[in-house]
Amino acid sequence: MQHSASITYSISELAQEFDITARALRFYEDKGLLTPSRQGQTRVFSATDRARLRLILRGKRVGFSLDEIREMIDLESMNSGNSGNSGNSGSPLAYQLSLKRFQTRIEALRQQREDIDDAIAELETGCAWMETRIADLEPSEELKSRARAFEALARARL
Amino acid sequence: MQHSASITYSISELAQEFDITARALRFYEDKGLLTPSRQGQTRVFSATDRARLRLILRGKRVGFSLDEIREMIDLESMNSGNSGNSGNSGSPLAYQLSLKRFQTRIEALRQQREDIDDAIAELETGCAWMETRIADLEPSEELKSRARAFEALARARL
DNA sequence: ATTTTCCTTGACGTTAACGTCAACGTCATA
DNA sequence: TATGACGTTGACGTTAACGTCAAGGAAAAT
Repeated sequence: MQHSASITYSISELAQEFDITARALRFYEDKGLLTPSRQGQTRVFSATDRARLRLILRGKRVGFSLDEIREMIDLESMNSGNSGNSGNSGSPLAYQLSLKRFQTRIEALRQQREDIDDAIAELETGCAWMETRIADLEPSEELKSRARAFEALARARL
Repeated sequence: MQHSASITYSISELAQEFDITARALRFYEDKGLLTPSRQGQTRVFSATDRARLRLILRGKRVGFSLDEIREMIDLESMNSGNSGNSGNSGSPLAYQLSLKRFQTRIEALRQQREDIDDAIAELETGCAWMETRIADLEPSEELKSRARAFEALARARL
């Protein structure tokens, strides 16, 4: 159904685009976060692999561990996956387990949002204070440029 | 100026309150994040130590490393510190360095906020999906409670 | 007096998430 | 043909942030 000429990426292409190393990509594959196809021995990443990588990196930025990210990805792929059974556990107990974990993580994320707002506020007051310190202690850029202009003039007079 | 009977905390009190281990507190001291006073050999934590610990844990939750947190704390203490000089570097170059770092961190935090919102959204759809799965696969709680009621009735008949 | 309980300082172990290096294949190009 | 550029798989190294003993001091309860 999919015409054969889809966009693909080499490992270093993806690495460069997302500013990570090839080692990291191989590591994510080892951990089951990515499953690129092979052409011979060489990895070939598809557009969906790329999208998944996006998810991974976003997950990392918000503090998820790779194991947690894998769990999320697994459920995502089951979600949008085929309608039938694909050999997974599928037990409602497992769902309830994951559900609990997800819900607590959502709570943690809300808390984290507040913490981030607080941290931003603190860092901003810190920045403001440092700016006043710099302005107090340092001969201002204006003075410096005047000094340079004066030097130039003096050299010209010689 | 401070009346001598201030509130103090033992290491395990603080550990219990913030749900961390005493080892972590000692570790933070080793790293220069906390500087509790001593009574003999035993650590005695003040209210300001407690507040600082709050800052540390909040910093950790938003993804700061302990080194970064120490940098922030150092500047905070210089900020609200004494008016004179306290043997610190105080060079404007150092300030500009830290200022840059703080500003980039603020940018990262804003990005992080967006990422968190996205992650919350995704996790919520994940939860919703799992809830439908559970509802589909599991005999509902309503059925369960009806079964319990029936059992109770049956026992009463005996 | 002795047993708990809480504290201390080392010192080594652990986990996550890669970094780094070695040794090797393979293709395009000079 | 040989010389890079890019890819592969191990295997070991590294850093952060503690965990986990071991060995012992001091105070409080039995």
